[in-house]
Amino acid sequence: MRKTFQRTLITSALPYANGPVHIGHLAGVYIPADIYARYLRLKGEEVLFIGGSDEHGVPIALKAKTEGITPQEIVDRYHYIIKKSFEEFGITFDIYSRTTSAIHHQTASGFFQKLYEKGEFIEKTSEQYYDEEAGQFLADRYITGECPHCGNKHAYGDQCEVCGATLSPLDLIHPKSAVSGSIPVPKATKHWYLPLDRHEAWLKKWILEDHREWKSNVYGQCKSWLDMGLQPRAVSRDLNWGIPIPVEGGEGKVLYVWFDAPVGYISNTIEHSPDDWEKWWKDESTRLIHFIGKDNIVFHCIVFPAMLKAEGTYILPENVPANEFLNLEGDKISTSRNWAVWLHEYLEDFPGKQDVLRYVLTASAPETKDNDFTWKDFQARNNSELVAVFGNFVNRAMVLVHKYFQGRIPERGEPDDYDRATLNEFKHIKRNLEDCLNQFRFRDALKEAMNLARTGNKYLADTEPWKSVKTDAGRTKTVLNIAMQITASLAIAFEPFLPFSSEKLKRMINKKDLKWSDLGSIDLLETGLRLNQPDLLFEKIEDEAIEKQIQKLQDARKANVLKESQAAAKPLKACIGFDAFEKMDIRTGIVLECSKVPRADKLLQFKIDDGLGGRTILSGIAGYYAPEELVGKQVCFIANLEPRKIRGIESQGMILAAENADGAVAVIRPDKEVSPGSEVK
RNA sequence: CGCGGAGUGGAGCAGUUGGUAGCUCGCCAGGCUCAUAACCUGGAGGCCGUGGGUUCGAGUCCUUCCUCCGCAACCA
Repeated sequence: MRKTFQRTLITSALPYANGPVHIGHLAGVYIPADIYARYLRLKGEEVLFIGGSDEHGVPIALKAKTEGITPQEIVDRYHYIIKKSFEEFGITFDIYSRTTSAIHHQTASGFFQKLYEKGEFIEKTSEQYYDEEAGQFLADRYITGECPHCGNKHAYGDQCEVCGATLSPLDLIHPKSAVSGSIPVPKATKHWYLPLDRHEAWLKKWILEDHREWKSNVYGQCKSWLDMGLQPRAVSRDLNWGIPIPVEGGEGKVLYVWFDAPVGYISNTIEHSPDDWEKWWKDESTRLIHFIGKDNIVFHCIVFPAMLKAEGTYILPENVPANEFLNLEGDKISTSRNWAVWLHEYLEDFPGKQDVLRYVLTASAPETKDNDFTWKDFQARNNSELVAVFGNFVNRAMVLVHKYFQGRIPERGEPDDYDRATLNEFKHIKRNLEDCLNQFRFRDALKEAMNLARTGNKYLADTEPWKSVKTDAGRTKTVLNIAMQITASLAIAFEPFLPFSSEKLKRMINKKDLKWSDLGSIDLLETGLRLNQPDLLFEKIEDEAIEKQIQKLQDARKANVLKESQAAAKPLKACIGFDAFEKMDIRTGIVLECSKVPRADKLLQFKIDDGLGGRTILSGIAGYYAPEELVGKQVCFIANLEPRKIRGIESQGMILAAENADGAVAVIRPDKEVSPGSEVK
């Protein structure tokens, strides 16, 4: 049943070039992909490992605008930083290119054209908001206005975050462009859609029946999408930064990034092997594997395969091992809040310690659920696993050989039962290691590799060559010969995970070419082979270095708070007359009851004593106040605001609260106790 | 009820088709001294988020509710 493959094409999600890469990217995508690529190469398989920067899309266009430079300058800046970081971390891409390349433009454009000619798209004309001042159509997210359901003034074009309603930009009352601040006007625009619904039947069979082995997070998400029924998705956007739509009526429009970016995998393959790229994409004996993060699952499992199938000549992915997310010290990693460990900064602070980070990120990779990276854990894993177990075993074996046999591999006599049991253990671990790697379980695979080193330590402890050297030279030779064979095997086993250390270890034992199939062999180092001087593979990381990193994060947090407190206050609204102010009836009241509104994340329902018999008010502050926190407290509210139903409950007024720049809310309360119903002027 | 993932000793994770709860780190005790105070052995520590159900038997299957994360809605 299992297909046999002749070669493997590995892709890793294209990082978005609006910032550098951080440990989350590395742990989620690039390290697993690199481990897999290295493993297959070590086994002598034909592998191509593709990467590149994703450089189009609205956020980059906007960032360029705010910085007053061209989008190209933005992506140039980050593309080279990202590329360099990957190189320094030993991510062995066969090619790392970019979506602004000429080849990619041609390829993506041609891909669109082919689907267009085959009639794989449908066209729809719709009204969309156009910003006349900025001269562009607006993405849903870049329009704000008043929510027609709850009256929230800052609803987005796609959703109101206060009442949770799903919106279309045209629903918004008083829409405003987030780009220029002007009032957008509806304008007809034509777009092309990929009718995913047409592909539903085969996708269902292909994923739900033929790929039950996919990871549960991947399978589950696909199943949910397929069960809901697929909808056509727009493949074009009204934007001036991207790949122009190459067909009639496409002026001023570009490919939507999700159509553009995955084709980048193909373009980069073409750039790498212009003559025989097709064998990687169009030959059934190629196994295609996409390494991605969990946010990208539907694109890689449903949308991109639908594109490939629609085109007609491409193979489909064999597996999509998606990882969950990595947090940092308990908080979500965030580029904008500078809550991240940036790769280029890590390398400055820990020069030469790429493997330590590779180890830690693999050992606590978010394979099945979100995980947390902490500097304490980083230190502990380095000191008590890499140094104490792996590094120490290698060092003691090397030192013993130097001490007793002048650095030459001693002759091995007949192994005894215990020797054989240890070597047997090696065969066993090798098998486990391969099973884990084949199933993309890199965390477990690494643990198995560490078990090899543990076995080595135990072997030395049990055979005690420092004792036998006084009584039985032959036995000591055999033991240290075997210990060194184990050391050589470690160099192989760790190569996919810790390539720099493996390289160093191979120099120490004077062996260049070791293949995966050699793992577990006891004839890797021939008798008499001269070893080089031992050099520590890993060194302890002291508390000061860790505290410096923690301090750095705390500083980032402080800087954020400072930035928020110094955030420019919003510009004033237009002047109003005193009569307009007088129309508002603001009162005080005492909170009698307060409860969460069921099935609404942010809403609290208040019962207020307003001195007039009481009233119910809903307020979207559940994220900042526990219901019981405000009971018995005085609040201020607008008493004559038109009542409005929210989630089926009528809200009779609005509780006044100050909103901080970071979105945090503080309820306004009278400084001294006043009687309920007092007017606020 | 929009959808998906996760909740297991102090921390991080395994737990395959239901059959005695495991691993690494940390902690405690002992051993060893070749080794980066590293290594080896033993030990303590868990009603597997919550309530209910199916079963001779549930961490595992069904179900209630709670918590965290993601998708839908640029980001691994």
